[in-house]
Amino acid sequence: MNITVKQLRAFVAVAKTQSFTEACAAVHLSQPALSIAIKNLEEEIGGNLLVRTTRTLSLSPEGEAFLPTAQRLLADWDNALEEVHNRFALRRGKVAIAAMPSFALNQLPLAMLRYREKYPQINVTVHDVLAEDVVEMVRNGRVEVGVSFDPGESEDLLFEPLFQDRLVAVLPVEHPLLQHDSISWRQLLEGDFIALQRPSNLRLLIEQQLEEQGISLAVEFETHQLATIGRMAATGLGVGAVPSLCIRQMREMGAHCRTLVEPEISRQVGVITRRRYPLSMAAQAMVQVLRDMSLQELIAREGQAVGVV
Amino acid sequence: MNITVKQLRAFVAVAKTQSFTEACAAVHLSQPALSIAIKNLEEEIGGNLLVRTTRTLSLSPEGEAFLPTAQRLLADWDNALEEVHNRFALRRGKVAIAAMPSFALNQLPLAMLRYREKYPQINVTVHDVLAEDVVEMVRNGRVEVGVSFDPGESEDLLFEPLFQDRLVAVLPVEHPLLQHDSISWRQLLEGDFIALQRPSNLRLLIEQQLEEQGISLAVEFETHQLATIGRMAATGLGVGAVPSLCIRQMREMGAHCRTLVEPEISRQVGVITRRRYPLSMAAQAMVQVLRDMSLQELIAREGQAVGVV
DNA sequence: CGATCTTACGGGATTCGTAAACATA
DNA sequence: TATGTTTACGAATCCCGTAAGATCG
Repeated sequence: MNITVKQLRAFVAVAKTQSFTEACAAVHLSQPALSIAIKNLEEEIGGNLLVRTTRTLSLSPEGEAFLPTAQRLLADWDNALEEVHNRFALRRGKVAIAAMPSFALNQLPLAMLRYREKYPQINVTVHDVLAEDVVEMVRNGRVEVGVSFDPGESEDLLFEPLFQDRLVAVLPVEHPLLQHDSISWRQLLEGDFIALQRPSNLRLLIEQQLEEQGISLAVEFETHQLATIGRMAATGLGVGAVPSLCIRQMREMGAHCRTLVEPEISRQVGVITRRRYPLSMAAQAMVQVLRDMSLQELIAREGQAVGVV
Repeated sequence: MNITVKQLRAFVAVAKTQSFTEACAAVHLSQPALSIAIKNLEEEIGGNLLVRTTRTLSLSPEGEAFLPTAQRLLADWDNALEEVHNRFALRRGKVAIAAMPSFALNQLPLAMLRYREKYPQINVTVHDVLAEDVVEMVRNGRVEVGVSFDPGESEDLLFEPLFQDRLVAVLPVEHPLLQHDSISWRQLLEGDFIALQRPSNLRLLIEQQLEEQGISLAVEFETHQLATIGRMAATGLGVGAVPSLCIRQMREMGAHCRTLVEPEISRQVGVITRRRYPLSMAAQAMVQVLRDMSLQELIAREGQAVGVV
């Protein structure tokens, strides 16, 4: 039994108009073609759905019973196909993204805005989690897209760099070092240093890089949030070092930033996706929006605006 | 957007087997044909549902989202078409029939039995109503089939005779007239006559026919049910006249019947259907069962068995 | 006789299968 | 290299539209 959608459409059209001739227009068919379509449908179904003389046309009891079913089938059919079509046309769908806190807080909102403007019908879920958790969420499929540090070569992950995130110095207002455009770590560490707590990825990075330069890190305060570093620095408790992503945030809290060198510590931040799992169109569009934002320049500009070169 | 059922079946088959090659069997297609079917589907839908290299095959996120929908569409499709197909094959469906009480009580049960044996899956609704109401129920479409007296020429009804229903005399056991094989109305009316009440169609028929013969009808008792006539006659209250349909019923109540002549009063009993409204297959089958029962002979035999020739 | 559905038939598009090319593990 | 998918192409099928035929009111 091989019935086609066209045949069903033909039947419904004829049933609704009560006329072959009128139904022709609805199905874009000549009347003989329509006649044959109905005939074939009836043959495959095993009986007459329509009772027709040359002058009258009516539904058989079976046709009467089948009409609502046929209409439902066609409606379902069209809805389902439009749904999947819309998904491809980015007029519908959903995407989940995970981003590390510094990015989620500072750059992501703008990205979300751009995305929403472009694809208003797509539902976006944002997960603001620690950098390591971003990687994990991508790996196990909880999100399609992650923004975090380069997780390194991996069998099941892809990394596409978006920008280089340097560490910058955070200083209280009127701190003498603010007179310089750039500050060395040695200079910075003359003040009381406010660091992230130990399990932090960033903290480990700093310690490692400084050690290579033979600089020892004396930590005065420890916190587990970058925002706290800003707050503490702003109140004059000491100095710190944060990702350049956070420059604006620091400024808003009343702490100022400066370029930090000797050594220049930086990490690649980029998009993490699963290898061998194709991205949904919605996710691809999300990645494209992130690319198009030219984050490297954006962050540089933000830095310059507050005195970081 | 013109997507075919075949294409959807192809997609589901490939998605389930995770292989073009294996899916070929399921859709009875060569592998290149299947490949093209999928390709066309994807083109019309506007994106890739399957992500394929020569060695691996997986669903795109959109394909993943669409697969359950596609499966549901196909299941609905097949169910609906099998349903209507079954209806034509008399493996499903329903039919409503109305019959006048004398027929409903006496012959219809056997007809129903035959019908059920032949078409066990078809749901039958029986309406046991007055002869005139049978006609009305057919006319307004409440039932497809009616069994009643000939309603006469009618614009919107068809009548197909099943048998001739004669009036027979009903007498108490040991009534002297029982010695005769047939009784005339004049003889019968020498006893106290038990008649149906006035609005009855049958009562009118009797009065009219007797009047033509110059016989006046003196009624001693009136009732509105044929069964009551039998009961009253059985208890010796008087004599009556009932349709031959009821012979067996009368006998069961203890009254005996005899052929009634001078005049011989009879009416055609048959199947009433709506003109210009095709019968459902289930209803056609019902009419056929009624025809096949050879009711004329059946009733004659029943009559002979209890002494009515 | 006129309106409407059905049948007949030729042309065109679609779709199929075989065979060859292509791509990945 | 071997397996599995896609492309190429000739052939068959299916489907459509025009024209003629049939039927009912």
